[in-house]
Amino acid sequence: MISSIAELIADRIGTMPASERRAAQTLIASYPMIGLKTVAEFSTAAGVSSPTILRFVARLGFQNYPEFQSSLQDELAAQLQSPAIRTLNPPSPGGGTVSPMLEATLDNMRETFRHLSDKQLADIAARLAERRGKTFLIGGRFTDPLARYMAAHLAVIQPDVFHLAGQESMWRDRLIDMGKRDVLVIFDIRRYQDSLIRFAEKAHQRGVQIVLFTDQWLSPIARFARHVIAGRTAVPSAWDSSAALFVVAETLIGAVTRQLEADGARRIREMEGLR
Amino acid sequence: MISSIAELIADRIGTMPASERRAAQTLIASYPMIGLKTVAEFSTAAGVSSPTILRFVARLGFQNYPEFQSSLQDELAAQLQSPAIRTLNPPSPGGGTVSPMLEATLDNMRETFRHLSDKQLADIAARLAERRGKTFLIGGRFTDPLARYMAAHLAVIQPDVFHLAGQESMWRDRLIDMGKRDVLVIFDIRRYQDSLIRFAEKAHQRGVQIVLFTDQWLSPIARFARHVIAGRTAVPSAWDSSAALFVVAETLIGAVTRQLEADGARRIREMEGLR
DNA sequence: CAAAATACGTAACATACGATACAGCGCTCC
DNA sequence: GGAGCGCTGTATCGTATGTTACGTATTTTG
Repeated sequence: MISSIAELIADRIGTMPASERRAAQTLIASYPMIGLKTVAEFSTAAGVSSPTILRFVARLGFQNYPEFQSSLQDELAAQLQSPAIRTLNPPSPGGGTVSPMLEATLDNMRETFRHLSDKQLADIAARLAERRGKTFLIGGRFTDPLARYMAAHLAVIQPDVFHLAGQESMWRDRLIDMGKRDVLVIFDIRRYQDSLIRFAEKAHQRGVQIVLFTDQWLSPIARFARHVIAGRTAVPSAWDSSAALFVVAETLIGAVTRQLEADGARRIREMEGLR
Repeated sequence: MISSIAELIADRIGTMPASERRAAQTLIASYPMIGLKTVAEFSTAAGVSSPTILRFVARLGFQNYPEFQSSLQDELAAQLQSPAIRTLNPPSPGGGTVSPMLEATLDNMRETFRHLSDKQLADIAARLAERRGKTFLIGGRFTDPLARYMAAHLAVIQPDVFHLAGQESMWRDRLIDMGKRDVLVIFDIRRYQDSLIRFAEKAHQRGVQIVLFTDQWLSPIARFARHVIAGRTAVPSAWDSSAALFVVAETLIGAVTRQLEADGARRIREMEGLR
């Protein structure tokens, strides 16, 4: 079974003429970067002419050069998505149903945070910590509990935190209270809910700053969002996983708390007296 | 010090107009693959026009699109050379707030699952999947969202799943409906809530099977519980983390779903028709 | 050793790609 | 409420890129 272009080349390099073999070796030497550049660059790097490069990729079975490049990119994307860490954690012994789930979840988290800079999180935390306006939280069918979780924590450390629950008509009425000083935190992963999108759009029109928690395919709400957090959700299960987003939420909760502590908010000191 | 394009984007995304921000978010979401494709593909993926993409890369400081792509490729090449250091986000320098939190959370999960056998999870899943009785879920002040999350999923794949919300007096009344064929899933971590403990005790007296999600110091409810899941909750934050319990919950949801599928439950087949 | 077949590069070609000019629109600030 | 500015998309343009045709060089084969 040949699953990568590198293997394909290794398989057929024996049957190639000299110049094409040079091309193959050049590609393998700095795999796969040269293949992503132009034919001209590839050809000069290999010291052959451009038609030779094209004949080379044709021999590998590709219709044209762009198709070859797409294939390389797909391979690269797949490689980047499955972190090397997988090899560090010994594969589960019993082949049970548990480990794959855990492994995938851990990977998702690492990936999610890899795409999330400290600065981004700090910005969002700062926005949530500055108490000029109100904070609203809402989620979709399965993600609303995450909104509740976050709301439950934020409400302890600052005033004017509201979780939008119940029927769509309920929250729509709350739009009246929202303005450009306010923040709306939305959780929305596939399949994206129309009602949430509509709501986000209206809030956006009112100038509300939207912080969106979504999956890597980005809810349409990203269009209106000031900040977007794209979490990985794929796991070997019938359901998508919200675990990565959950951890981001917890991280944000912690950051906001620390921020408010640093600001010396009286409320925090009072709260600590209660702990 | 900015060393990657991803950081550069995170740094400047705040100063960008809306459409360019969409471009930035799209790129970050599937970093860096989209950036290696053509302007046209990038623009349609982001839902903006191609000039916007070009303005976006210009704002990042690149003279033209090819230069931007080369830069991405160089970055990618550097990453591929040292797979171990594949850090998109370098460890935060200034005693960052993110990495320790993530690391601790990941550790918590590993630890939690290390103390959790496949058999234990399988038993619980089997108990939840056998639909002889009803399933009730409830949680504490901060963990109730986890109960909701689990309830939202289980309710899709089987009947008679109830999340107990609202005031204490509300659920107490539901005790009447509970019997020895029923299951009660409780989430309770420090500080353990008296109301929950009382409720668990009464349910236990009625013969209800209790599945307890708690922390490693075990809620007093463990005394009445048929199954206890002890998750690690310590993180470098002012709050405890429920992330490990969340992942266990998701794992269980997946296991129950699989179980029901294996049982050939009609409901599951019908559900899949809707997906 | 001759003749044919294959390999390879040069040069011309067509297309698709990135770049630019411009107009419409919404927003902000007097 | 009006003027100005900035943002964004449409349409157009030049060009770099992949592609192809063809002629020369090299190897292979009878």
